[in-house]
Amino acid sequence: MLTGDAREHLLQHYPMLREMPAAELDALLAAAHVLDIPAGTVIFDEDQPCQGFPLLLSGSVRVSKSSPNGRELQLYRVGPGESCILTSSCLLGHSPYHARGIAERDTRMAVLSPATFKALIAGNEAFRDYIFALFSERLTDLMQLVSAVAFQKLDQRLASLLAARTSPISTTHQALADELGSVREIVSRLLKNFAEQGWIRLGREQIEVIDIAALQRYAAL
Amino acid sequence: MLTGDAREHLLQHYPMLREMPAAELDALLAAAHVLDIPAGTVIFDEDQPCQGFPLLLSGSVRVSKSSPNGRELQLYRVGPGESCILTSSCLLGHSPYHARGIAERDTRMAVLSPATFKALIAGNEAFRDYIFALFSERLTDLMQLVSAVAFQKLDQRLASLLAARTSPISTTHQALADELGSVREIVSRLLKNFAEQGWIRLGREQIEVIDIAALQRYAAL
DNA sequence: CCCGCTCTGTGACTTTCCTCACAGACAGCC
DNA sequence: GGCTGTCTGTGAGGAAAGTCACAGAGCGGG
Repeated sequence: MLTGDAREHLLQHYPMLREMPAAELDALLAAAHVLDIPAGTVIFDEDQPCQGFPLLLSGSVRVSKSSPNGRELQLYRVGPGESCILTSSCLLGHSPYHARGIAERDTRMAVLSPATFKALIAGNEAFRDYIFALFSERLTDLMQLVSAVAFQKLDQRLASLLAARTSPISTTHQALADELGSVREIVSRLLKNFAEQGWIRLGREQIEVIDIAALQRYAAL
Repeated sequence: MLTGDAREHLLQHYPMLREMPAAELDALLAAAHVLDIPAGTVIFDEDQPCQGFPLLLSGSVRVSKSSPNGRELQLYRVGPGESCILTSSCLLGHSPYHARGIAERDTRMAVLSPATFKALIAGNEAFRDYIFALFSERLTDLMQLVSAVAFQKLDQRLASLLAARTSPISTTHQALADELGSVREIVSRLLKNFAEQGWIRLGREQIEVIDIAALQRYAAL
């Protein structure tokens, strides 16, 4: 059951729901429930079936693949206003998960039953378009990712990652490595190179971007 | 306008269309048109907008990314009965293509206007489910691909590729390299290794798989 | 039958990335 | 202040993959 704040957040992040008849919206809200998930929780993992459609209200979720030898690679991130499309994929494609989802920060989501979700998709054109657009975006992201992993050097990918964040980036080298699918040592070395070029300044759990343009130029090489 | 053979093929590969009222189906068929595409044709390319939804009737399409230095990597293949989901993605996500599509063999497809497609999605539950399932499958495939490219050695990927085809595989080493995102020399060397292990036998434009089990075992290592 | 084309085999070398191993740096906490 | 745990820097060594260069093999067309 969704009420008060949660209800407001939902309508704010998923404005297309406002277009529904009030009675239907109420029914939907009554059927949904809210989950509060502390940072670091593993929300789902490989080969698990899934049971509902999450609509993110706040926080963010990291979706990643991990290799047998302990390396990890981030596939994408899900923010508020973005239903985790992978879950939709599981339910619609009738297959279990093929990746892991971890709450990066404290996260709140509304969970719809498969039936409710299907009804929404069928009856609400705006919502349906929205979901399709999300699917489409993820597909595009993944294609870009495949191409980056296959064809780009690690330093270029790192550069573009750094350039894409807001400047005092506070993270560990290990976390960056996990995002890129590499290992800590390499990331450390590459960062040192960038620092020697004068593109960034390094500190403990902190990276300050000094010359974004140079990073972008190098990434696009 | 779709008639005769093409109509039969369409209904055969997309059986969910049979469930529509006859009048609607006729309207749909009248609005659609058929494209015959000779093998080797580039059907779409990066950064091109797209105008219609193709439903494959026969043949097959290779969807791939290519790198600035001329290497290539196959993302997936589309067969009869599989609308090219990337195109849907383009139209639904309102973005241009991000990959290249080439007809592997002579290919025939029915093309629907965006409006017709949207109407189908809205009005036909079975068709909608089908499209979602396709999206879902592609998403899963791509996630697997990312993980393979990032974490698996090339010889393992090659082994699983060989194991997945029916035995007298007729192709060139270059084509295999393009599928894997690598280069010809490497593929040649790896194939030679496999041949020395007694897993395959090599001939000009021909690879005979002798020990599938061994290949699969090696791929799964 | 020979010419020219594509396809294949192969050696030598380079680059990129990973692995292992450890040492120093910094923060927080008793 | 000393201890502990996490984070970072770095060197040595190796494996995988890509690059370059070229030779031979097979096939089809004139």
